[in-house]
Amino acid sequence: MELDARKLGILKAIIDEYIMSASPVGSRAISKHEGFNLSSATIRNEMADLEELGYLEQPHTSAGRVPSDKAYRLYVDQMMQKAALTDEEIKLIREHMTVKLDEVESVMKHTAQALSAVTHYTAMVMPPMLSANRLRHIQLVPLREGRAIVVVVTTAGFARDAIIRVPVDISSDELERISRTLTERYYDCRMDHIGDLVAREMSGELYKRRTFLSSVVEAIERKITPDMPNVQLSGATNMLHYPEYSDVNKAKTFLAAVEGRNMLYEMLKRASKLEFTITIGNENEDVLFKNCSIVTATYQVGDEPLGSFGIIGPTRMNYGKVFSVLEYMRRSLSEILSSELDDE
Amino acid sequence: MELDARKLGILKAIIDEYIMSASPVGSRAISKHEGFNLSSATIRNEMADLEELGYLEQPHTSAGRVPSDKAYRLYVDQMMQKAALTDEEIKLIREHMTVKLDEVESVMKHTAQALSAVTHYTAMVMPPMLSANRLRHIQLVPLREGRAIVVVVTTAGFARDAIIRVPVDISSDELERISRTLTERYYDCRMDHIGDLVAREMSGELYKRRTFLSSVVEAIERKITPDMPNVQLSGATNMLHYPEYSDVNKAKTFLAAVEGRNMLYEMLKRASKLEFTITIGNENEDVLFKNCSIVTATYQVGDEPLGSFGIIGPTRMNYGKVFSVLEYMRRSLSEILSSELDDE
DNA sequence: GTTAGCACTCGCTTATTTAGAGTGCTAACA
DNA sequence: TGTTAGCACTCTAAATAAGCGAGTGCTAAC
Repeated sequence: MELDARKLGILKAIIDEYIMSASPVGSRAISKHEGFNLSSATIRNEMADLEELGYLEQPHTSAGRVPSDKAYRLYVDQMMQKAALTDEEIKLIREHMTVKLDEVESVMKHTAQALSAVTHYTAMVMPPMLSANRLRHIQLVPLREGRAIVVVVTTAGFARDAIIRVPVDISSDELERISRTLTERYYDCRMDHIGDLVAREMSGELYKRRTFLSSVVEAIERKITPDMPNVQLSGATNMLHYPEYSDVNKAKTFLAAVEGRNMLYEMLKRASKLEFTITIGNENEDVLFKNCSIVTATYQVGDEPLGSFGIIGPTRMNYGKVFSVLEYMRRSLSEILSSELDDE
Repeated sequence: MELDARKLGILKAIIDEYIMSASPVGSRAISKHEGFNLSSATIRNEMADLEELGYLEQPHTSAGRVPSDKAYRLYVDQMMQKAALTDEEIKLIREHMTVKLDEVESVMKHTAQALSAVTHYTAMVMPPMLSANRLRHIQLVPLREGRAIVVVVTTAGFARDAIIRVPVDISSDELERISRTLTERYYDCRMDHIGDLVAREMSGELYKRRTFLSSVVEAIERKITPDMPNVQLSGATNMLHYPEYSDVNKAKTFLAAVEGRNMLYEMLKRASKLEFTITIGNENEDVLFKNCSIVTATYQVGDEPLGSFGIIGPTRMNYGKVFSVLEYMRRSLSEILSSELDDE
């Protein structure tokens, strides 16, 4: 059986209604809905059809209908209207984002806060991945006795550093020369390939200092390049407002799942291959998120996608609004990162 | 009326029992308690006295008694027995703490995780405060065009850096000279005083570069010295296991209070003046923690207290165990920081 | 194809009952 | 004077029952 226009309309009305109210939608409510001039009996027939087709479910005989994951999928793909942000919402986001944002971590944190404040769901933001970035500059700087700092700047403008040991017989001039050689040779290499390359191509002056170099490489590989799974989370407790989590045990399970952030990090990392993703209920691999929907977006500096961020909420989520918010934040975050980093 | 030995004993028994069971303790339970050879009627009389003195409370007429904050205070001050860590507990902590801990932030995080895992309460750890540290080394290093990195090392061994703009007419030699002058002149100054001092004493070569210097100082004041209110939190959801939080609303309030970590940061900062603190129920300034107890300890490198960490739990907390755990972690954390930092 | 009508289902709320734990008080006892 | 047995009383929490009301599916008429 095909979904004709009327069935689609009814389904959309049911989903919209359920997203608002969180309680099963009855035929009467829909028949009164503006636009339809149908009696509740007719609606009931249509609803029975929709249930048979797998778009609706009935918690129990004498209750209304609840949309299935399949219905949400259809909704998101075909029927959802993006809900433009209201002035208040934009103002709210601005309030969060216009504080001094001089560190990347602070940007991530405020982004998460803005997202959760404006959507009332749980927000997560992963920090920029350096691994896909390319090298712009390496600098080795002597510090106190036997120690140096290695500073690496990437094409997206991120600087990171690590402190390493240095053999006492290396002069600061030599460090300077080594820095220059490394920078020249590996300019524009992907950060996560530098280790291999250096190991393979060591020659000339570099070869003499291979022990030292390998510790530089190790520092780059272990402390500078690694993407940190430090997902910024905000508004986890927002979920407790929703009837879906009025049971303490459900709340506990959700919060525990979210607290172990590694899983979120993995999700965001996977999601950062696509500009946007929407994953609904059972589409989530993780059992703990089978009643949740997760919407993500990526941010970037220039063309380079750097990471992603998103929203977790009940499957009964205001997809239209969430999507618009993510779209807005995606632009906003990319801009902030570009300008901030440039300015630093 | 004084608290004689018997009353003390009974009170202790009640508290111990209540900490275990979370439900009001009746006279019968205590009369059966080993050590007392008293009938429940006698205990009842004593309990009535204890209630009159403000050590016990009765949720309602036909329930047992519950210890008051005053009782816990007495318990903590005079009757509590430290509960030595079991082998399993030590093992559990070790498991958390023996992963690679090459960044301070990672140490904080794992400490929090270990604490919450072993106590089953909510753990919080504040990062080291640099402000009370003293300067050991300042180094300005040219990077790409018009940018330099300023690296600061403190006596406790922490290194931090920030990227700043540099006038194009400053040579790397001059940067080196300025670094040396600054280091010599402000060696062993408190980090949070450097700004003022530099501003006041600018002379000689420094005076010529006062605009540049003020941007260095600004970077130190804004990006390097400021103690970041990044409290590491772990096990917030542990609280949901306790009957105190079986009501979703109470859970919500608690979790929301904890999620806004600034408050925790302020508490920890205040607490870092004392080696240990225990704050019980109403002793907490914040209304949201009136049914919680908070136990904190400081960690240090050398003699310098660097920050503190602690546990939040219901007032009905296993104080003896928590105290021992904090004592253990305090040593352990201080050691790790000393050796790690030295090694970096 | 649509709709009015009707019997039926079933979860939710409210009332009522019951069981049990614990108390305070009194009177007797050592 | 301190301790204890006994007993009536209180109050909660769990169990049971009753009634309401929203919603359904089906049938028959339009």
